[in-house]
Amino acid sequence: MTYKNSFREYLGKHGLKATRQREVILDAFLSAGSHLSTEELYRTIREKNPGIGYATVHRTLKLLAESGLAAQRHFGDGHTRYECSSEEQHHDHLICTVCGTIIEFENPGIERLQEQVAARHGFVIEQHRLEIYGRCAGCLVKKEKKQAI
Amino acid sequence: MTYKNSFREYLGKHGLKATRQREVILDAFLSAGSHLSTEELYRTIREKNPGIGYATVHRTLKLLAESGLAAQRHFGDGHTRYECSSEEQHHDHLICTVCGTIIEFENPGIERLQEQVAARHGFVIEQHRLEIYGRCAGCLVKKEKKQAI
DNA sequence: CATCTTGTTGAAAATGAAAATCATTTTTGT
DNA sequence: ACAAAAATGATTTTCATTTTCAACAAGATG
Ligand SMILES: [Mn+2]
Ligand SMILES: [Mn+2]
Ligand SMILES: [Zn+2]
Ligand SMILES: [Zn+2]
Repeated sequence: MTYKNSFREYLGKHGLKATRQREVILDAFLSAGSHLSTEELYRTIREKNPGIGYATVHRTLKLLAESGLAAQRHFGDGHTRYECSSEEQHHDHLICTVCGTIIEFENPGIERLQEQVAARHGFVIEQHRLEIYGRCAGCLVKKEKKQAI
Repeated sequence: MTYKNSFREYLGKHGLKATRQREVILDAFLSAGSHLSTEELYRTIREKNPGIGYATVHRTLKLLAESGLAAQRHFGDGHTRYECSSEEQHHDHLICTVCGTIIEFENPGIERLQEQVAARHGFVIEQHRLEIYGRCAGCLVKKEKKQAI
């Protein structure tokens, strides 16, 4: 509810209109898994709403990002991904290079050290991005099993 | 010298041929600034070697990355960038969102905390990437001057 | 050196995600 | 209901990157 109202508020304040499509896309975005690409969300939406076009999904996700309700992510496969950002705080990501699992984490120590590094170089931080790529626990187990055979 | 020999060695071991173009591109890559995009290096090379094509520059940079002599970077403008990687160790980047200046840094404390985070989630790290975006010292000074007027 | 095999080159075309276009439709204030 | 302004969706365009392919060059062999 709060999400929808926040979005409506943003739309109103910017002279944008509340449309059925935006509603549907927001709902789908909220109930779908996190870190979804435009393509993935579009496919999900198309199941129940074949009328909604790819361009509108693309534009609405961008709009959600601009409004602060969603955050864009770029994990290196050539797809922009989006996740909900209004309730959750800043976090960084552990990404499994085998199965694609994404784990979120926060580490105040790392954040603090980043501030120190920036200060040391006279930088003022606007944002940052830390991505750790590797093998998740599950994939490590599978690897062991394979070697055992 | 060492670079050229390393590259020749890599080529030889992989059944690839040492060509004039690859030599020229490696030289240009080594003497040009760091974090250059394919386009930027291509333009530089074209000044003295108009015959060398964009595709060849692209392929050679990819090859240098595969051989370990270069490292690819993605800083969010839609351009893949390359930097020399054989002599310098791992490092992360501070990137000025105003002037584009890139400062490299290493922080063992951050690296250590990353290992801890990964371990806590059962992850084994393969690689990571930390990019801090903000305003560099120079751009902050300029901003102050503007406000003073 | 001559010849052969195989990898390379460069121009052009293809690819694919993202963004723009535009005629038509929808929203919203009056 | 009406008019103005914005949104939609199919399609096209953009732009970095990658592939294609015929001509060419490198390196091995005799
Ligand atoms: Mn996340
Ligand atoms: Mn660097
Ligand atoms: Zn995994
Ligand atoms: Zn700067």
